[in-house]
Amino acid sequence: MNNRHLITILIAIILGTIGYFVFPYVLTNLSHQGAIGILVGALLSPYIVQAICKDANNTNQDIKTLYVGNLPYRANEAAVRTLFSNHGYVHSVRLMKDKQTGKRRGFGFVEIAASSAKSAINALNDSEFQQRTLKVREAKERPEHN
DNA sequence: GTTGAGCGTT
Repeated sequence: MNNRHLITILIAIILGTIGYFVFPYVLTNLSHQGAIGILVGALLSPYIVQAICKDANNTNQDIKTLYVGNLPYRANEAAVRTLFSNHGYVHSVRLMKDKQTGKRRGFGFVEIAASSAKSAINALNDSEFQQRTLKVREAKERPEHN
């Protein structure tokens, strides 16, 4: 995260520097060309950084997926999210349901910050949740859908 | 409206 901000600032400076020299040649009737170049660079840099970091973030997320089993059928996603939020930042919660009936199947997957994944497992595995004993483990590696 | 070991869908 901090690296991302640093990269953003760096690219803003680079784009600003380029704009400082380029804009006077493109727009000769403006008074503060350099400042405009810096401004444009600063405004565009976050989007450029986002595009650059997209691959890195998708392939190397500091997020781990947990398998949660033995869930009560009545439990909804919000309740599970709140439960896991007590032990780390929850990125997403998916409660699996039957394709045909749409009813919950009693298990799901929680994407949580990798730093707090182990502590969440230790705290929530075999713990009571709505009169049921949860099973929390690391999710099995899912074959990638390239 | 029911059930109870398990590892998945945009």
